[in-house]
Amino acid sequence: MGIQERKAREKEARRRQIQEASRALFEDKGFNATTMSDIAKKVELSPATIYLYYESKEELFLSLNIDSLQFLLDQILKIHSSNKSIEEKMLSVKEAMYKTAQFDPMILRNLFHGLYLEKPTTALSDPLLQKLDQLTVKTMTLVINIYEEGVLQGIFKEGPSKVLMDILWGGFAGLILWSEAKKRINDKVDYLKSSLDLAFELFMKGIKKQKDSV
Amino acid sequence: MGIQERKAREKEARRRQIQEASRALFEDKGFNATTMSDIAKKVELSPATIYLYYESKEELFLSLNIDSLQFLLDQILKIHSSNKSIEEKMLSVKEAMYKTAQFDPMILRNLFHGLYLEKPTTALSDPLLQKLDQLTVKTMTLVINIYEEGVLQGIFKEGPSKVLMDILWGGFAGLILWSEAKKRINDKVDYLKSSLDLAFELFMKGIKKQKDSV
Amino acid sequence: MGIQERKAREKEARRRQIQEASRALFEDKGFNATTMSDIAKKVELSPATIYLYYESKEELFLSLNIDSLQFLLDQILKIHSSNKSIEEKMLSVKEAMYKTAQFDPMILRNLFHGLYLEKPTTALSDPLLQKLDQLTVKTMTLVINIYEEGVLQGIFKEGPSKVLMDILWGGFAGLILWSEAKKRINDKVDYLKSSLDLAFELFMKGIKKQKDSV
Amino acid sequence: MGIQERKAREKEARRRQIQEASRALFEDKGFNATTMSDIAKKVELSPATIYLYYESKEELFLSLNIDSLQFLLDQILKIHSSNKSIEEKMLSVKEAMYKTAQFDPMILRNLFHGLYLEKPTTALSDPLLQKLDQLTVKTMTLVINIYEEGVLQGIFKEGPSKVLMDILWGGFAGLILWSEAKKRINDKVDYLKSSLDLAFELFMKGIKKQKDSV
DNA sequence: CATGAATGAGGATTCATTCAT
DNA sequence: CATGAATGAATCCTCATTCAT
Repeated sequence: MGIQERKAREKEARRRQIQEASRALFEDKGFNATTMSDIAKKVELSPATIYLYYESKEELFLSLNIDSLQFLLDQILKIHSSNKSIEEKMLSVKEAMYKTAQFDPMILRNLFHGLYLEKPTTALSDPLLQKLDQLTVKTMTLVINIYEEGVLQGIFKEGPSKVLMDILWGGFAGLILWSEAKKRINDKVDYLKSSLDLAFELFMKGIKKQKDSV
Repeated sequence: MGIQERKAREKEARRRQIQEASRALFEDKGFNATTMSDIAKKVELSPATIYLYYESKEELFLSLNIDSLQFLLDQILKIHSSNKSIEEKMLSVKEAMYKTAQFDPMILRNLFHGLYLEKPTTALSDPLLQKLDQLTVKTMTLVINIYEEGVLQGIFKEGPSKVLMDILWGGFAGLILWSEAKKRINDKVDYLKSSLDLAFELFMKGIKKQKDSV
Repeated sequence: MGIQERKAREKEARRRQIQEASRALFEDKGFNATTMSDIAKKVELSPATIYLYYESKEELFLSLNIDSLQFLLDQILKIHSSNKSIEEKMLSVKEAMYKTAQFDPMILRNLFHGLYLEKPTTALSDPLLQKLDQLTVKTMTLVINIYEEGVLQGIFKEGPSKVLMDILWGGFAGLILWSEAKKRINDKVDYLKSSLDLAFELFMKGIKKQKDSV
Repeated sequence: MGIQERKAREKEARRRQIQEASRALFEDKGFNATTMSDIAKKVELSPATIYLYYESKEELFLSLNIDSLQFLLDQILKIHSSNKSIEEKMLSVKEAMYKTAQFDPMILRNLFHGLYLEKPTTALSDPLLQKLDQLTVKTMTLVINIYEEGVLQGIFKEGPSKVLMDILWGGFAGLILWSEAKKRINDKVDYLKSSLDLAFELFMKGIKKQKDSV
């Protein structure tokens, strides 16, 4: 039994090695410019070996993104079921998004570009893409939940919760993307944190009931 | 001279045909999945002929994006030099962004994914990429200007104008991307307009001086 | 117009070159062991170029076989419509089969092995395989015709014409295959001609009405 | 010793399992399209295990064919040493060929295609191929013997016995192949038995001394 | 101006086979 | 005896791009 365990652990370790190597490469050169051979070289395995762990280059890529999305979902889940106040929860959601972007700067780029938008046809058929969609939906649903709870508690104004969450999600995603893009254009300073915080502030001010203004 | 003119006009027309065809294809299948041969077939030219008008597939692609960005810049320029009120100007900026996204739904996806982010190495060397950057910077500068004018006029709160504009630009871009992505996941309903409007409202409320709250 | 003609001729010539080179290689090493690269090297073209003339390795291979079968059909057609006597026609059919085997020693091997027998599933869908079948059927029908004419003329005994033609066709094919196989096993002597002639004699004796025995 | 015996029996049993599984697969998909992994899956063993029983895919394949050929040879041996009449012996030879084709429909296809004809270079070196050749030659020699006995007994006309046996062997093989091929082209009806019988009749009539015609 | 023809340079994937355990 | 894991070596095919005509 010890042996089996160790084997399983080792296998898992290999998977992780491959993931990390490929994540770095995809990150650096993009999906298309990264070859299986590149990845193999980086993990010091043969290309064929990678196919023992992933069915195809695409599956490998998708699994990476699913991981990242899961990483986000896990945080949101924890936040959702915590006994923090609604405002704290919202704050934590923001932090979770930020952490996810740090963890995998590629994720949003991929989500928006390659996965959500580039292949609408095959989209529905691929089980991994479906999984990705599920994760996205699940995550958003939780956030919407938090917001609606806030409304019930009289903290937030009533409003079109879905649209508001689209703004939160889409807007934040855009900020992250843009902050990355800016690194290339302008300079190497990372405005992300501050712009995210400010945006969050604006957003919260916008949705909160203004007791004082009454 | 008449002949030269005609020739030039014809050449320009061909260019436009190629652009339109390729825009549709890139839109549909993405950059990588679209082959020069596809494009050629669509314009009913030979692949070789396209190279008389564009140096490479990449140049063709970039030119498309530059066009779209120029389309936006033109609007922003007009808005900037108009004698509208600041608030109207901001509103027009939002509309301009929306119109640009309608004109070329690919643009933001590309800007963020393929151009800004995918190849940081060659980025600086390519004159077309530089042009793209210039357009981006010019556009943003104008919007920042408008905002700062608003501050001077006492309409907007003082604030980190650049970061605010990043929020405007990045956030809006994200909304647009996300609205496209959602089309694939959820349904075919296009929430873009409404979410953009609401986001804009929140944003404006956030940056405006609240005379009334005093 | 002269130019177009020449171009067409040249293109046709290239096709033929590719065919001949690949025929030799397939002949020598078999379908699987022959790589597109081998063929390309032999014609002194790049592998990619071959794909300008043939969609795939398989198509190239099939076209070769279709050619050979057509070569046989053409002869049978001529024989069928000639004004030879029935007996002479049968004799010519035999010669035609022999000539075809000389022209393309691979043909029967392929017909029986790779094409008729190896892929029954995809068989019906592939237009080229359909063509191959059509050619086979057409050829056999003509031969059956000749036989039945012989029956009408009182030269041949009445009999199950289809089965008899299966014997002629299948049996001859087997002889040809076997003669090739023997070359490898025994020696390099080619018994084909004589065994074919003898088999034909036996066959004819078997199907002819024996006037003298009455 | 009992243990050793059991082990040997078990080993033999495994071999047979592997043979049966691979025979079915080769039959179905052909040599090249069948992977060792396919075979392994079917026997519920690991690919590596198969290599404990067979040195290579090719050896496995060859052993299959040797088996079938041995199956035929065994029958011919029995016939040869029986005390049937010559004519009955010939009839039995035909039946034996038919039974062999039923037992392993692949055999002739393989003999002619893959083994006899596809790799003339390595052919002579491989001991298994030599074995295959030996079996073929032995089988044919026996049949030739039977024929020559018939000549001695005044039953058959004198004639080139080798060529005649080539006709018998090659012709019958062709019929079998062709009957399989026809299944794919025309319909599912199996004409083999009847065409084989008729061909045999023609053949026998051709080689027998015609007492009655005197 | 237009193009048919040609190609170099990959790149993902497969598979028979090996070997440490 | 059995095997999970690993791989070297291939191979088909694609596509942006060039150039003589």
